[in-house]
Amino acid sequence: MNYWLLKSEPDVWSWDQQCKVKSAEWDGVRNYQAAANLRAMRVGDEAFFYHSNIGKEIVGIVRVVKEFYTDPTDEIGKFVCVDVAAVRPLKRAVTLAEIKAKPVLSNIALIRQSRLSVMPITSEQWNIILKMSDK
DNA sequence: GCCAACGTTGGC
DNA sequence: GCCAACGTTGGC
Repeated sequence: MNYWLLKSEPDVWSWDQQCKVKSAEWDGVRNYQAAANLRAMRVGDEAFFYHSNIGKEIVGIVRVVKEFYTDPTDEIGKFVCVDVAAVRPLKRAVTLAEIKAKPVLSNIALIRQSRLSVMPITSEQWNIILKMSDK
């Protein structure tokens, strides 16, 4: 199983909204690298839910419940989306500033490719961030 | 509000 | 196919 990180602007789609629904379509991705990551997701993979712009922190964990299919919001039909469901909130949100301050996380795509909205997370990075959310 | 990073578009 | 111009993302 693989780990991922999904970015969302909370005034467009927030963690609270995600929690209120059984599952949600992760649509609107219009970047090839992000789309390639969506295509690589498998049912059961888990992803951090990150609030960009407002908050700038990882707030929860979602699980992929439906693998990629053509994004219905894309008129050209080139891009894909997946469905995700909330698993649980983090005990404590982990901020971008904290992640930046950790040398072991300096390779994370969140920092290295600040504009990418769907990115892979290594199991090592996943566990470090989970541990940070526990304190 | 600004700007760096970076992706896309279009003229040549 | 190159690259300048432009648009968008997202942190600060």
